[in-house]
Amino acid sequence: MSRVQNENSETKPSIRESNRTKIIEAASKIFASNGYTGTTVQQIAEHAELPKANVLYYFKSKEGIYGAVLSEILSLWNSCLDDATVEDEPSEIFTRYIFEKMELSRTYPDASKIFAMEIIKGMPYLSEDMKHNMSEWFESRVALINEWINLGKMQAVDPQVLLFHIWSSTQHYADFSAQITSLRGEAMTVEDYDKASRYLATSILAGCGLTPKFDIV
Amino acid sequence: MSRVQNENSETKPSIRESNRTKIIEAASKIFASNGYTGTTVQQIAEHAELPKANVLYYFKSKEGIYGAVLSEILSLWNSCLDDATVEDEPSEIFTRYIFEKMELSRTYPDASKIFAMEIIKGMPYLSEDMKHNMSEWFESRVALINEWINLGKMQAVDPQVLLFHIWSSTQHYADFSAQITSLRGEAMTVEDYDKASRYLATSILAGCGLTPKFDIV
DNA sequence: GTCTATATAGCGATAGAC
DNA sequence: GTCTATCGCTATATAGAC
Repeated sequence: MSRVQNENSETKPSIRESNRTKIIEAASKIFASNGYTGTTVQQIAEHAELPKANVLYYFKSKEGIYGAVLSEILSLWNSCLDDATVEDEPSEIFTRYIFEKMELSRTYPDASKIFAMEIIKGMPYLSEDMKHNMSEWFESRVALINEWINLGKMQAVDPQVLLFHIWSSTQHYADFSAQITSLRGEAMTVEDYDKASRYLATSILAGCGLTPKFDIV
Repeated sequence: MSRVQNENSETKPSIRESNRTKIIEAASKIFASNGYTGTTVQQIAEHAELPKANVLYYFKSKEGIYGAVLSEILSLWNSCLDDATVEDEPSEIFTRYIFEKMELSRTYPDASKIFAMEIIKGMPYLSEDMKHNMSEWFESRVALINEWINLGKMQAVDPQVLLFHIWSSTQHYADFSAQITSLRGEAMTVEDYDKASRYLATSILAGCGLTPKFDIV
């Protein structure tokens, strides 16, 4: 029976993978509250309950940790819009997409915050590869929306401006949660998120001459 | 003729006031790109064309500079919504407010970015005084919108959610300008801002059962 | 008021014993 | 693989000459 050397999955949540995960989770929380430069490797190590040297053993540099966190974040962002086709109904796709984005804001607020700060600062650490993927995705979705418009399935709105509208209004609930909680006097509940999602879907779809399909979400 | 000592205005754009302004402007630019901890006093001094020690002479500490920048930012944010009353037409007020917010995003993007990062990080440096003022303003505007609703001047939407919607969708053009430019392939022009403002006004007001009044902006 | 020179502290990263 | 000890650097802030 020959020994398989580089077996890279299955039966191996070994210490290596477990520690990597602990570091990424700890780092996400601290990067979100303190920003990149405001975060120290020491803080990450304490939250991950590991010595600082071990953290740098796994990732080699603080920038390496941050890069891993960023790519982890992008992997979260699959949505129903990715695979939508010209055959689909825009009212259904947009309704579902808005609810998905709101659910992401509610479930992974730190991911949204880290990404928001990265963009506000001018995307200094976002790899060319990640930018390229984002651009490709964006262009293809703009093209799809233009097809829907040409088919008369929705009003003629600028697809770019429409996508920015959806992103901004949904991500706001993650990124600005501190302000929202402060102004409301209490944190948003799941029900609050649902009401806000319904309102946003109604308003945004109205801007496209559409009516949301709440029965599918 | 007696000497007046603490004369604090008029005929005095002296070196003192001029240097203070130069420091605040330089600091705003650098805080916006680098964040609070990512900014060094040395960088601020270079952009302001002053020796580092002089910068610290005027403000005493980096945190002092940041505080001054924050309060400068809040002073920019007067709007037509501040003095709106129940007699006004919500369609006019909201249309104008959305255009004002977009104009602020276009004209003072750095101010928006600094404030956004401050909130994302959990408002660590925002004074209790500033928070209090924001809350007072928010509550009174929520009350006003509720009055409009009770008078049948607009549909019954949650006023808090409506205000978050306006803020998020307009501030996005300042805060995420790097992503917007990257995805579009070119920066937003004044005309692009105007088109986006019209679209946002149409969509957001539609969500309230209103039609924008473009002739007044 | 202005600027040079420096005190003090904390950072990321590494070397080397275990 | 793990951890202690430490290097080299850069930051904020100040002391004191001009």
